[in-house]
Amino acid sequence: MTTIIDVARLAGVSKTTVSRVINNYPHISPDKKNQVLQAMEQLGFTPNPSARRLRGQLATTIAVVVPKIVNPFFSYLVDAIEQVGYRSGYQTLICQTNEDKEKELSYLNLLRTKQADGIIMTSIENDWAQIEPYTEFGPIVLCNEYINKPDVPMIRVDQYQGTYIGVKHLIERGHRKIAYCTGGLFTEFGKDKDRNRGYQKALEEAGIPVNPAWILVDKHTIGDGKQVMQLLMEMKDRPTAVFAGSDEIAGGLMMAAKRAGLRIPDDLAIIGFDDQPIAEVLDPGLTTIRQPIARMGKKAGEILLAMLNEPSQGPAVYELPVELIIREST
Amino acid sequence: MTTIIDVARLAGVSKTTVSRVINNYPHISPDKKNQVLQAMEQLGFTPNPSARRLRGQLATTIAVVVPKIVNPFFSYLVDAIEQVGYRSGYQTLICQTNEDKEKELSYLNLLRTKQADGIIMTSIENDWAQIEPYTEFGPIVLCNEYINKPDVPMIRVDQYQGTYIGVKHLIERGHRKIAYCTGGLFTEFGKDKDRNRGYQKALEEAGIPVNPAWILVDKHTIGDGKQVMQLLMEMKDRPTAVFAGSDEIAGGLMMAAKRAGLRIPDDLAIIGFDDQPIAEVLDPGLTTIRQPIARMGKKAGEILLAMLNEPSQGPAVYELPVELIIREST
DNA sequence: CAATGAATTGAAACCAGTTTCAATCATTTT
DNA sequence: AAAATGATTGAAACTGGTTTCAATTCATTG
Repeated sequence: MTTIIDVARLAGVSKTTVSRVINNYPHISPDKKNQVLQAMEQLGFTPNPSARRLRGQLATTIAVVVPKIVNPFFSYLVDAIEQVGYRSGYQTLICQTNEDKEKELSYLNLLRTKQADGIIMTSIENDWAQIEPYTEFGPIVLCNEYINKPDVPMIRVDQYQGTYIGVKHLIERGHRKIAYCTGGLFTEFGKDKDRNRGYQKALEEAGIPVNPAWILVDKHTIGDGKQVMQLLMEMKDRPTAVFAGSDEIAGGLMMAAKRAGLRIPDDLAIIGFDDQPIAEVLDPGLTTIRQPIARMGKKAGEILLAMLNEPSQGPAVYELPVELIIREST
Repeated sequence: MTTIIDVARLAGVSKTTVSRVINNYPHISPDKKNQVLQAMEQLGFTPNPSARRLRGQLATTIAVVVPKIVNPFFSYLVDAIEQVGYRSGYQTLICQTNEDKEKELSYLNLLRTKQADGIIMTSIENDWAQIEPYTEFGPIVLCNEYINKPDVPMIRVDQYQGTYIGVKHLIERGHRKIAYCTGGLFTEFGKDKDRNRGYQKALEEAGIPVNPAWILVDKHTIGDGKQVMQLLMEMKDRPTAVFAGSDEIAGGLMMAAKRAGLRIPDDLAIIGFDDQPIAEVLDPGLTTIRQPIARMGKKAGEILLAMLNEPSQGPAVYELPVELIIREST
């Protein structure tokens, strides 16, 4: 390992001067600056980040908390964040919680130990009260998941609007028996609550009563979608349309429905959420609510970097628009 | 920030002793050990990893190099690696190259600067000659991608066998005009070369000449699959089957084929590679070559951890089996 | 020409840990 | 009882950088 001292020796200056060159401080004579630069070049010197970090100087790592990286929604989000970070010289640390509260907290500790300079949370397992104390150690930005606190920086889409226009679209297609299955359990606030509100509101406006049997929560994967279809088939009073909380669930639903001999959209209309690549290759093409995933990730990254560079930055809430993409499944 | 000195003060010992407790050194009286543990507990103390790392003690980060995290194959691989790492207290750093040589090298520098203790590469952009020097700074394990060097630890599947059994399956179904499209350009060695060999060998055994017009390289995404279908449709002499290098490409192919009015598998048989979730929801279900992705990632993680803990560990090459999954697209 | 102030530089302290080395104390061995 | 051995402990040095502080040099001003 070549160190700053090797460089100093070769350049014939003190290590202080070398440090000044590294950090682009003013008031160094062009002469010495060149000697140092040459010496660094010659030795292939890279400052040791641990040492810089220890003295509180370096910031190079952002952590992204996701529930499951194999969920394409989150991998696209991470993709966007990583790209913003990389351009500014930041490394991206993947933190996969698997929806485990303890694992989430262990990742928040990265802030305290300065292993991460800031964190973007795309999901929240613990109560905000548990998480809030960690903001003392570095900025935390929410992206996708959100809570009811105006002083927390957030990038969100209007989930209420998303389900509302989706369900309304189904109603306009003539459906009155609309099932609803989505990821999160009903929480007091946040994403899942808002989605639920959008669903209820659309039904209410059309004078349709809510049937609790048609509301299925804690569904995430293609496998879950297949299971839900199984459930629906066994019902005496079967819905004619399903609003799915993700394109994966919708894919599983569609697959199982076709296996059961249902025609889509005639016997069963299906609408998804996210507009992931899979939505397009399903047959029939999946009508879905498009989330601007790349823009969300980009914005979240930019906000976090801004907070790191300018700690006085006030928290801001950004809301990005959703869009109904109509294909052939409705 | 509470430091080791705060703990030492509270426990009434020197920081040396605290350090010894942290690192589980022998020869500490149970008395003092308890005092220290209590003090650490009481202050909620976590050692600063930068400081430990600086002294060359701590190893906690492994980096995973992937071309694109949004490619499900790689996100599943990262998922498996992350889980192995987490269990042993390692953080996982995502390194997305976007197939950029420079970006890849910049990530290898993580080793040199001790920001990562070891690296798992799932793709290789640069020549191994460029990469090899970095092994001086820490272990590098190849997973998925491979090269022709026995002294580099690798986890691979038999790509030759994969394409061979896939193409052979098509031949057994009566096809003699078999197109082939895959990701990588043809390299001297490695994955793509072997796949190509498997394709050629299967054709050769059946006495079928290779038609270069039906070999398409540098294809990765659903979009690429759609484009390839376009190309195939325009051909005078059209293949009756396509071997696709990934399930995504296959999905794009299938979608475009159905749009063009082709029946699958009657007018066109399609076989994919990987056996990702998408393979199952496609209609008809996609016949594909299953790679044991989770096992590959797990093994790669284990090998890397073993090398970190026992640097004398000799390099090893592990080969995992592929499997033909027959669904309805062939 | 003396006084002032800014530019340039390096010695030493500092960050938060680990490791070396030597001192102390208790046990065994001779 | 003296000597040898081993366990326990802390002071100080060390990791590789950054930052503070003071000294020196140089140009500018009154």
